[in-house]
Amino acid sequence: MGRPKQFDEEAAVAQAMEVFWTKGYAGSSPAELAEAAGIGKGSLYHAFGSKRELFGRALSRYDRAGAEFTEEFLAGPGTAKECIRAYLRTLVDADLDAPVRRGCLAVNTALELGGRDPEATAAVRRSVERSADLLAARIERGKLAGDVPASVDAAAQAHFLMVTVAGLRVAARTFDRETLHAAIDTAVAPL
Amino acid sequence: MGRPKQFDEEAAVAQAMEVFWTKGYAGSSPAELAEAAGIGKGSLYHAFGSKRELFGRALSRYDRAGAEFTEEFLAGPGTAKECIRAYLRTLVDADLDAPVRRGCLAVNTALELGGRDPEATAAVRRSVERSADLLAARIERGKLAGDVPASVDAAAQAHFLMVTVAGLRVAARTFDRETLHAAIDTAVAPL
DNA sequence: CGAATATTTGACCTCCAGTTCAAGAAAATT
DNA sequence: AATTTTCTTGAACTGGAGGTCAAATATTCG
Repeated sequence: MGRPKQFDEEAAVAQAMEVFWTKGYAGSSPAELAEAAGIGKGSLYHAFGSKRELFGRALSRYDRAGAEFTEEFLAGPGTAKECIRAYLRTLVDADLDAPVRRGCLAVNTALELGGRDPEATAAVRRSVERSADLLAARIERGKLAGDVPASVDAAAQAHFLMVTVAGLRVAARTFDRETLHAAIDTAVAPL
Repeated sequence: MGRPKQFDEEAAVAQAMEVFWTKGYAGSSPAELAEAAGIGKGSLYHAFGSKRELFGRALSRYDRAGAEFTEEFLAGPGTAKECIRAYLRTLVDADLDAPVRRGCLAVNTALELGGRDPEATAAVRRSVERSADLLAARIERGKLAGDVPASVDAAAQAHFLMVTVAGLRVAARTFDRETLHAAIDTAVAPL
């Protein structure tokens, strides 16, 4: 009973995610977040409690969507090297082609909140670990298929690639496509 | 003539640099900056014009100090691989051992201001390019000395390493030493 | 219908960021 | 010593962030 919600909570989180992604946590004001969601500030606080909680929801949503994307992409055709190279290029190209250079919400969060906000730090860590697992599994499959040298340590390589991803998404703020693509090729060379 | 300055401008910039480094650009208030420098807010604005200009000075100082450090370090003994591996470990260990996880001012700036602030973006880019040149030179020396395979493209490898450095400094916010050291070993393996 | 419950909203509050300023203080100049 | 110049400072200003609230609105239940 009571008055029914006039807006879709998940849609509001999705809009908030876009704002946080583009402007950062501190850089996003409640007023902006409410406007992006198409609701009043009061409704926003009523529904989510605080800016920080809303951010938690947004980050979680980002994480889920990212993991889904990674999973689908790595299930694609080609050798492990081809597949992972294409994956990295897709990420970098998306950054470069976006109207605003916003990078990756998880990386941005690691830098803005990492160390200061335990919950955010843990969330980012979980997110990265999950992606690393997916990459490691793909590399392992490559080893079984014979297109990846047996000498490669899948888990170590996966963690290394996650570090590379973070670096690429930072570099995408300041560098050109050519340099970034070359860096990707160097990174996947051992596979 | 006129009343002489009661404080060392460079020392004030150095203090400001520490604050910006630790708290980010947006996160550093004029009050904090002035207090760290041991002067009144008025003096700060009198001497530096604006928060943004002070930040420019701080970033420039950071850049100079970093380049100096890199130069000295890469002049050290050992093969190129040993030398660069030690360099990366030193950076990561410094991050991990610091009382607060503040990473690298240049990387932080790339993420906070990259794309939005053209001057800051250009400054970061120049800074990275300079370090990449130093690394490339070291690799080239390694090739001459015979400890780096002739097949290695020094410039490409150097840019790749700079991407890795950025990634490591992001990862240092959330990951443990062991993982990071392993990632470094993987990164320098081709050398 | 009237009560009870839940949502929506903009006005409102407090606090602090970023900056300016007027007044005072310390030197050089005459 | 009076003047000029430069530096120093905290008070004061403006604007906006983050959050709360009372009143208005929409629905279900008795």
